[in-house]
Amino acid sequence: MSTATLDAPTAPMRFVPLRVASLPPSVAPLKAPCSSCHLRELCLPCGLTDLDVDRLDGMDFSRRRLKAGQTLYRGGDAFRYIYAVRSGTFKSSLTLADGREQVSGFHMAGEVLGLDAVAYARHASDAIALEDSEICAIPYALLMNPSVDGSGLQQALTRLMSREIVREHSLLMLLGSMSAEERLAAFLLNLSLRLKALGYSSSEFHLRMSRAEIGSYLGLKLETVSRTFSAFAHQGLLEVDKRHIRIVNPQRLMAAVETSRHESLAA
Amino acid sequence: MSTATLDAPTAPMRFVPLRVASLPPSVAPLKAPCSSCHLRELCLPCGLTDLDVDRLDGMDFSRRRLKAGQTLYRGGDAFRYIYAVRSGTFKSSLTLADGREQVSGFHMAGEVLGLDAVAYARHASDAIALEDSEICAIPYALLMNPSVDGSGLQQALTRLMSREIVREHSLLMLLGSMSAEERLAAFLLNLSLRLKALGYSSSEFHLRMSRAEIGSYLGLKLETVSRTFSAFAHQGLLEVDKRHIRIVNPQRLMAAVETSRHESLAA
DNA sequence: CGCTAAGTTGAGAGATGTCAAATATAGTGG
DNA sequence: CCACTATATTTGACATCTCTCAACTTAGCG
Repeated sequence: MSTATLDAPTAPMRFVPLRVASLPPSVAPLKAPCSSCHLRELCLPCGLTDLDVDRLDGMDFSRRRLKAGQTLYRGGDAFRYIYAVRSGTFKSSLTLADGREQVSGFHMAGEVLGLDAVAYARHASDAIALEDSEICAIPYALLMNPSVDGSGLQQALTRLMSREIVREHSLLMLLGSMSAEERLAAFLLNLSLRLKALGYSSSEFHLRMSRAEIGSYLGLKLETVSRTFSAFAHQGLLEVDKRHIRIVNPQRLMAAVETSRHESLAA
Repeated sequence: MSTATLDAPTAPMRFVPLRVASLPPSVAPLKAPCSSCHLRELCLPCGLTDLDVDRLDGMDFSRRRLKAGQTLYRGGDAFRYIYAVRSGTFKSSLTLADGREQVSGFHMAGEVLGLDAVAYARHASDAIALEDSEICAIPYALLMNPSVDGSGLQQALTRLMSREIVREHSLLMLLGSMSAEERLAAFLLNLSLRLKALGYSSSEFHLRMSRAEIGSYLGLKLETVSRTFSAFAHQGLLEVDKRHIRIVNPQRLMAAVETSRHESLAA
């Protein structure tokens, strides 16, 4: 119940991975040239030579639109594509046999999903759209094709994966040794930074995920997340109106990341 | 104090990454042909064609011995090598500015360290030997060399990295939503499995790490780890004598991984 | 206009952390 | 070889943080 309800409008309940044949929802094989994409500095093409970007262009990805709540892939699905988020937001999550869910990441425009599937040729997590979104589906076989050997593509992919490892490192740190306040502060600052990189306000934004999803990501219960939001609001660090967040005092929010357990009062 | 003391005999105290010029301790550039290594089925060569293994042999890695407590690399160190453990055990860990340490993995023979460094050309964690150990240092530049393009080497590396991501996934799950008993049970079963793969007993073994290190890895305090060991012993799941562990009832230890929070008694 | 889902808040429970003491073990120096 | 010191581990008593359960509010929707 508790986890399944997160799958919102369209996604069916399920605990056993479905073996869907291939691309499920609205398949729209539009051409999506990386060279002219506004995300090219952030996404997979980042750091590639023009030549390699041309090579990417030649691969002719299909785009796909997903509505809020729709599933991009599930743990256990056969691995064909890695996905680059063009717009919108996704969560990726792991599910234990007893139904407990752990959100392992939130993904915004320019970020790449599905790298955990390379190891065993099956997706190792679920990816679900948190709002109406659009992705590029990049056939992994094309990236690994002998014809692109010698290009920087495989190295770029390797770097992306390493970055993913580093990203998970900080999540480990967070889950392993930080208090609720530290976790939420770190989460908000990280969001803020990524939104800024996309050209949005870093101080005021709309959360795409529920308290329960934030809680799952941070290893907390939704009530604790809610209380911690309220605490930050009372301390004057944030203004919180449901999913609308304004960071009033970024300095002290940063201080909260490595402080809250030690000094109870500051202000 | 608490973290620095773990650095044991030889490693100096430090909180700021040292910029050591290059290979520090005992450098012994012996040839270490992968083709004849007893770990070739587990280590980097796993899944490679004979041809690719030959290519690896041609790279002529250096080996290095480290004594217990010695550092293989530190976060911030320039990235030159990835390391394959030949014998012994390592821990890798992250350190927060305030000194809090998070152990992010324990690594045994056949496992590869340092993949988190690819992203930014600097190591993102520390790696420290927990006992006298031996590693192969594989120059990353050689793996990425144009001359090996088209071989399966880069793909093997990509698979290794993806596997690392998947490994960290389960650690996230563990840290985010499991109880102390579930964490320790999962940890012991994982160790047991890996030791078995190396040809050792899966039911009786010697822990190479302290209670504090286990605790850091599992997001628990050392006292909690100790108490949980005792609890398992009283329940008849384990026999525990300091670092000597015997798994008496593997079935119930497995059951403990997804059970302990729900059913308090089972006997 | 009720209904459902999301969020907030309170009260109390429970798990893990903190502090402290006792024991054991290993390494060190005399 | 032994005393001495530092480190590791275990255990108890207590504190505290987060969870659990529950009520209430609000917003969106049929």
